[in-house]
Amino acid sequence: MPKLGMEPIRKAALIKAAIAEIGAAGTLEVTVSQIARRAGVSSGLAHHYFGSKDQIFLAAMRHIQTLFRDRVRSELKAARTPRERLNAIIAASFDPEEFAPEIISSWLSFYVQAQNSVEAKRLLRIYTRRLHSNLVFNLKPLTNAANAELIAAGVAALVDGLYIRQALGENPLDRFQTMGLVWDYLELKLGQGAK
Amino acid sequence: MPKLGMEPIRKAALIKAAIAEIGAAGTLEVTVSQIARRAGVSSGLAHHYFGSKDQIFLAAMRHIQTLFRDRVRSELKAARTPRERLNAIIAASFDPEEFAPEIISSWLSFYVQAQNSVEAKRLLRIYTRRLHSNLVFNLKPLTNAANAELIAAGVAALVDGLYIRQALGENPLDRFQTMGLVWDYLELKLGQGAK
Amino acid sequence: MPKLGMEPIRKAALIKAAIAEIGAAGTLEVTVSQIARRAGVSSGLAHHYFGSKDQIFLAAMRHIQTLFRDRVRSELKAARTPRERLNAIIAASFDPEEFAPEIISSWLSFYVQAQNSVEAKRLLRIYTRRLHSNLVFNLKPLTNAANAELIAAGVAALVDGLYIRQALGENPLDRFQTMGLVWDYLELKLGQGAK
Amino acid sequence: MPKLGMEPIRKAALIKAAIAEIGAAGTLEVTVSQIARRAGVSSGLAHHYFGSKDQIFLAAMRHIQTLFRDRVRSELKAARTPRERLNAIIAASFDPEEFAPEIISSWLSFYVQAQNSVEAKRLLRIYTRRLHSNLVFNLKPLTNAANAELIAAGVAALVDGLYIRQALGENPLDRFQTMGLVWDYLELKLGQGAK
DNA sequence: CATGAATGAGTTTTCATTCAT
DNA sequence: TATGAATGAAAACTCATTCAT
Repeated sequence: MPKLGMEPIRKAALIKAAIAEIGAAGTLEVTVSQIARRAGVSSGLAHHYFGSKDQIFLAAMRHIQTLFRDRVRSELKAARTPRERLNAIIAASFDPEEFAPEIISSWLSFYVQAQNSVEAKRLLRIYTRRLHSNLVFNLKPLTNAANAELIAAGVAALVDGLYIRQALGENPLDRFQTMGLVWDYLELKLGQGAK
Repeated sequence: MPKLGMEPIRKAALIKAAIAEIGAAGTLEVTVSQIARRAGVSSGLAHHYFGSKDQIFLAAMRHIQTLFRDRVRSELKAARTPRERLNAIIAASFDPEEFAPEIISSWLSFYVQAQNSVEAKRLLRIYTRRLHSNLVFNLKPLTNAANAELIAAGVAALVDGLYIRQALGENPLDRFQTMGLVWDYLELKLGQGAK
Repeated sequence: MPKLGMEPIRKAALIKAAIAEIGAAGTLEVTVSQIARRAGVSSGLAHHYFGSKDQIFLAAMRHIQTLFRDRVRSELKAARTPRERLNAIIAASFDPEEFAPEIISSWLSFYVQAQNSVEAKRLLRIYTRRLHSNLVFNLKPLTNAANAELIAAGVAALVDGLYIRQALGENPLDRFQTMGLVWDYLELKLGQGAK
Repeated sequence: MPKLGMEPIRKAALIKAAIAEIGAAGTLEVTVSQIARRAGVSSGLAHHYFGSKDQIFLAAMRHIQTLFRDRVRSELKAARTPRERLNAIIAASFDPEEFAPEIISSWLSFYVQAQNSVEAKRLLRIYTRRLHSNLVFNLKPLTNAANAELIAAGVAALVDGLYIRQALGENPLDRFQTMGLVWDYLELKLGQGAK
């Protein structure tokens, strides 16, 4: 049992536990004690390392976004054309680990959190902006600028909507069909207004 | 000043106040006292009429769904063809009163609530099912059955996704553009797989 | 058991209990629960009526100052000359109820509190300013202005110092001797620089 | 880098840090961690050397009293007559280092502490007794015994009162005027009842 | 000697809920 | 019908203290 350098280990465990608890509860209404217990530490330690419950949530949010960003990057590695890159971005959203119930639930909860916390709103905005510009950048070679903006908005909304449905257990489609729905939208829109 | 027959009046006021509070907070984390205060009554009375906080939320949820259902019905009155009816359903979702910040925020909050409360989940399911069958029913004359299901799923997801973006203040489109995005999706899909 | 208009009754009881607890402990390190228990109510109620622990303390401080001010006024009623008024002010400080252990202890605690709380500092300043101007006002007819300021400062310091000694149980003098010490100082100073 | 003989160094650093923290906070409500951090060590070490928080406070109190005692001794060196010695004792109280905000604040805090801790009370009593007998001893050659007791009580109260005013930032006098106030009191009393 | 990890008890605070009137 | 009084359980947060290394 090492006694030094525990901080990053504990922090990681607490963040993971927070996501798991939030995912399981489907809400941010989880207690620090629950999170700490799941992480195998006392609630005092959670406060010791994070300072407050909000900070735990923000760290979890950052973590989830980092996971997503890394996934996007990894998917983008093999992509060569704009179309491939667009598909890669969408694929990242529906990767099994990303589309897992607890992660989806967490995303949704953080969306709600963003309405109350300035920092959460900031984080979420960074994410939405990055996603948007990423989409637009790869759409522009394939259609005109105005259209690129619209398609990006449509894709993003579609993904969010499908996430919600999934979180609610109201998505009749499986993972591939879900992903297919978005790809199909993209194809249709690009087919329509192609350069 | 008759004291009889106050129940429906008080209940309505409390429901309205609950939606307003939830909408303003962007969360279900509002207190019964806040709701009661906004309704101009004591918190005791809120419990007297509803029994518990959860019941207030469920009543508010039912109310919002009723408002939406009525709006759909009203929009459908003038519609004669399946296409008109589909457009009417979408139009109902983006009616100014439906697309108002507090209503959108409430919808989102209730989506979250559905993850915890069986009754909330049941209510939400009724709504999603009705919307889905309504869409499918009007899509079937225009495309094949499998496609109708997919399009209905797409439209529903798109609407939900656009609601979220709107709730977050991250929707770059105005109300008409937002609605147009959905109509456009529908047109494209129907143009593609038309009977 | 009346159910209406309890607020002032409860507030008064809580303030009294707070002073008693602080006096008994000799510290502000008393818990809200202790105060509430002594007042015969739940800690929740204390917060309900005061909002926070700090507010309870501030209310207690205000109460103690009000008691003192009233006592000064009452003592001043019978005073006709400046000298009588000066004696009256001093007498108020050493009235048996004012010089009671719990009241003295509370004064001392609030002096400490003033170092942390802006509002407490403000309250204390009001009190010290009022006392000072009260003294100076009655000293001016008896000596020159500069001297009046000095004597007022001396009297105030002497009173505070004697309070501390009393709080610590280190005052070898009884109440009358204590009061006499201050009167004596006053007489000496006035005899010295009399107009 | 010898590890032996660290104890006195660490203890001294911790005591100094404790006084600084208490002085800055104006309260004993400082954490062991704060003190340790200011001393540049871990909170564990503070406990290692002192055993408990209370012991740290007591040590700090002793230190402050030792500083004062040394200062009195040093001032007394040059004093030849009782009157000079009395002036020297007073001068020690208002030496710039003794009259520094953090030291004054600490004194006041320890006065409060004495109401709770038996040991603190004992320490404080030793100090007050010594000061008292020191004053009385030098007063007796100049006045009668009973008067000497009274004057000693008056001087001590005056000094304490002026300290409080200073701690609260409510002392309108500068250091010399403050000291002058006490000297003046002494002169007056001695002039009055001189042998 | 020294650290930082870790705990758990204690405190403030919030709030749904109950109840006497 | 309606209120506001009152509670008590639960939650966040703090911190002295202990301990393995």
